[in-house]
Amino acid sequence: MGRSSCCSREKLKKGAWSAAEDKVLRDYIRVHGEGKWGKVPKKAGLNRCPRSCRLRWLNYLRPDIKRGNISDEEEDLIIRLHNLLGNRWSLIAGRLPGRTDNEIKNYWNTVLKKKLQAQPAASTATTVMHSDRDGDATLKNEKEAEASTQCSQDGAASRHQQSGRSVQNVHCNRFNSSPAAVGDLHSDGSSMAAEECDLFDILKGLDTEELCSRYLLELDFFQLLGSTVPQDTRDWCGGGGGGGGGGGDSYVFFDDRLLLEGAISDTWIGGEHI
DNA sequence: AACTCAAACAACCGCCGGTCA
DNA sequence: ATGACCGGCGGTTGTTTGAGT
Repeated sequence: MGRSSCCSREKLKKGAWSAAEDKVLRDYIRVHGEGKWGKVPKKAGLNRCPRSCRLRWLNYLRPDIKRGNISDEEEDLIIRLHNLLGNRWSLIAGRLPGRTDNEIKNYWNTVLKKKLQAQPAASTATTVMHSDRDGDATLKNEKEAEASTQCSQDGAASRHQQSGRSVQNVHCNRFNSSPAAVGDLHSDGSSMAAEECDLFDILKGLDTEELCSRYLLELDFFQLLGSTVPQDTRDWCGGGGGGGGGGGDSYVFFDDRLLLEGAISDTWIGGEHI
């Protein structure tokens, strides 16, 4: 824990990679394959720390990486996945072939966050939900943005609390910019229904086993929700607490209806789970 | 042409969980 | 059982680039 940076520790080179370094690393991995990053710098003859090599490869040199111009479809998907998963960039990136978590994270922080904040409808919807909780009905956009930032920071902090990290993430997204953002994708005012469809589409495409096991079951999702979720729903989700997917056509039942339903929301958001 | 400023991107940092000696 | 190491994740920072004046 708290180890110092390997680069500074060993006086290794930091900063931008040169074309020559890239070539060395690319050649080395072509021959030896990925992994064993600890040995890569030495064996390849690079004056870089292993983590730097790994990052460079994963975010830049990998042959399957698609660079630049994020399409509208990709952007749309990022927004919806972010709404669903929160700042789980690696997972979001997993749904976007050729995109890295770093790229998506950057894109979100520099482009999408501002876009979503700039949309008044999003702010309104979000503010309403916020004010219900905070008792501050005059929440302004700026404040909300701040809260959103704070929230993601909290989400990060919660990562370090062994339990409930994903709860925090999901919670944050539900009550900040993202839900309204999804709504904005369907400007006909029936964002809820549209959102349900969108989320469902996404969920159908997701690796539900991974999603279940990594987020829902890991959280003991249904324990969190308590007895408010009917047994057939639990079954539909592939066992709900039964230990790790495996159910062939099962869908993850992670629907806004669940979360917005009063009793469940209370259970979900209630202090004991956060 | 020179300067400023914001956006975009690359890279680093701190931390965690898993693995292995 | 334990401590060191490794791989991975998400947040943040630093640098580069491009538009505007």
